[in-house]
Amino acid sequence: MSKSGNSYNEDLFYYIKVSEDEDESNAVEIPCEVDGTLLLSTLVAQFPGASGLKYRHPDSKSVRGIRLSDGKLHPPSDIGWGKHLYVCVFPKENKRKMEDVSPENSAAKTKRLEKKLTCSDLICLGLPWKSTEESIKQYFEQFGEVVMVQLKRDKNGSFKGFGFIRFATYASQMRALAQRHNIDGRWVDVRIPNSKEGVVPQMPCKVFVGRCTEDMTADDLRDYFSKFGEVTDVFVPRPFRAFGFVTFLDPEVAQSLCGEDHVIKGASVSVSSAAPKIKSKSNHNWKDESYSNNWDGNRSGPSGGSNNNGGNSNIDSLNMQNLGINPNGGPPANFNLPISLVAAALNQAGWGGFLGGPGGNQGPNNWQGGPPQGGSGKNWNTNQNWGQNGPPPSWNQGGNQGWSGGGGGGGGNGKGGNWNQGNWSNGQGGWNGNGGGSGSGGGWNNKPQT
DNA sequence: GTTGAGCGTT
Repeated sequence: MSKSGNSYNEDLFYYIKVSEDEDESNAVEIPCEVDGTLLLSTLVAQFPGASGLKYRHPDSKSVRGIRLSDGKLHPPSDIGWGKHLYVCVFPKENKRKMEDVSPENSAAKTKRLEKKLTCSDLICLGLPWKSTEESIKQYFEQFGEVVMVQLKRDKNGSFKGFGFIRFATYASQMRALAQRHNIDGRWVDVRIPNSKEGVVPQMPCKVFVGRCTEDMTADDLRDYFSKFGEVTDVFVPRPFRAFGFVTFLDPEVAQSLCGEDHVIKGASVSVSSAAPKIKSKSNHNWKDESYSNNWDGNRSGPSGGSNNNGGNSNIDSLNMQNLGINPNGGPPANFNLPISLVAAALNQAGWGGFLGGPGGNQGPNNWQGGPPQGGSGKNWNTNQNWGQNGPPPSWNQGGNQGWSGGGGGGGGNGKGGNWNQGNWSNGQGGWNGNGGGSGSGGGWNNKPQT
């Protein structure tokens, strides 16, 4: 923290005092930008889930809100921020911090809210035989603090190959659920356990970004929206469709942006819920059609070919897709699942707050083998790379991994089949332009585990 | 001593 002998000079920054509540003892000093504004992302970094600021005016004693535009909080007067204590504003009733969901943090004021985005134990399937509590803990600590590891053993004490872990924070949990795990050469599935009861729908992490211009890339959207919170996925359909999807780690961040307009690359985009607008209802039986046409008929791996879902535009599929589930891409076993299973999937599909539903089928586990071979579009998410992580742990983590968005993966002969070719239709007419691709190379099941 | 879908008290 010494300023001397260091190019970093904290005097260059103006710090303002911010607290989660009006208790000044909880305050944290956070730095403004050189233009005097405070980035919402800076605020969120210290107070996850915060959507704005307010302060109590010393004279009027009333609470005043701080102006927010384009992710920047503006000082209340020409002379700047002054010495006020600024208090975070959280969306709706969620006056809690995302990182505070840990069982260790059980302040009374957050007690009620903990129920909403609380951590759950996670089951880890397919662990290497040689796993130990220590090794598993060590592995998962890359996602955040691990507060519990239990490896299951039989009466004789021999390891059964699975176990349970628990993170200290919901954010850590979501990070771990958001990707696949390779531990000692084995693909390990991490999921919400089926034993968790009570399906409590919460907020989606994904937002719809409308009025995109053609020059807006996924990276542009990521760069821009990252200032509001950690972005876990971005999807921009190609060919150009004038919209995109951005998925945040924190559903509260996602919701806080809904309804807002933002300027990106000089153009105004609109952020809204990724949930579909209910429009027409059709008696069309998509289940039969997609089941037979896509599943039984086409078990090639991702991309590579027929791009399926020829015009399923009824509401059921729209809903499914907007929930992060592609009815055409999912495995047959999931087609007639009750909503509880849909919710279970949503747990791992970018929605927050679902506490695993009952039932057994969460899609294929043990995706043996690595990522799709061939093709250049390995990124299903800018954070995550097929080359390292392989396909997602469950069947569709939000519909937009961009199987083929990056140029078509391999033709594939994997057992995963025709998962998800990014065919979001979002209620504005289906598009399927980014499927296909003419990737070469084999599937992603060519290296069975032992 | 082996094994590889699953769902937790021990």
